[in-house]
Amino acid sequence: MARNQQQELKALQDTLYFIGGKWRIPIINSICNGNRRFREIERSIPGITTRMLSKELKEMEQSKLLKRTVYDETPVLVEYAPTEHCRSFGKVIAEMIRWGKGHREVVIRGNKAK
Amino acid sequence: MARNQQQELKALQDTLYFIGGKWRIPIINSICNGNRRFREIERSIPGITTRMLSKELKEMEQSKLLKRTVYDETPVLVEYAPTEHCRSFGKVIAEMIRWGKGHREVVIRGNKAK
DNA sequence: GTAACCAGTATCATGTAGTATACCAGTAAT
DNA sequence: ATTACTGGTATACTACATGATACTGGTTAC
Repeated sequence: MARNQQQELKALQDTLYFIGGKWRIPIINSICNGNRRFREIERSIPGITTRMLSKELKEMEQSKLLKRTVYDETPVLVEYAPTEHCRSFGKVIAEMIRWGKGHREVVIRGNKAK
Repeated sequence: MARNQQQELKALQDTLYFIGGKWRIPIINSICNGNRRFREIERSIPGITTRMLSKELKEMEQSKLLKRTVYDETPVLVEYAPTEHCRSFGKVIAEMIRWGKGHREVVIRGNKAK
């Protein structure tokens, strides 16, 4: 029950760090829903500033979660696309949604179940 | 692809909020590994302060993730135990570990896979 | 020429999560 | 009586994530 527990905790913290910020999930959501361009993503996420979006997109590109492509048309066009790796995060998201729904019931209704 | 998306995002944010802090996961980990008493938990988590532990335990009790029991022996003994609800979080944790491991490979080794 | 779009960057302000440190009341052992 | 344990609280500080706001350089349209 220990040993590679160290390693698992590390992996866990990586994941937590990755989704740590306030905007990560909304951004992933937006891009996975088909938004591709900077202003488009920005408009799809109420409340986000260009500063935060810019910062997050940069980090996400470095983490290989997004692919940034510059098309040298005129005017220049920049496209952000999710990688497979990013899409693979879907399972984690699904589990979190599942748990979050249950959590809401437990906390709000009090615990009837054991 | 929308509709209850609002609701799902909310559930997701609940979960994120729940694991948001720096110490939540280590504390859950510690308690699920059998630690029960305040100082015991505290010693099992390097770097945590009594203040943070106290604060977190309080919140976690309110969220029905922990059961706090005071045994009026002498000296007084306080026990923290995980609820079923807390243990049910294990699946999320497992998914996060799984993803975190893959993430590490993708980021560190560069992306050979598509 | 000026207004409006694109994809951002730069600078400064603020709030809150977390840290550091000390302390309290009670019990027990030496 | 002093040291060390228990389960915590109180106060002060600090750093970092985020927010607000303005600006840049290029293109297109009127």
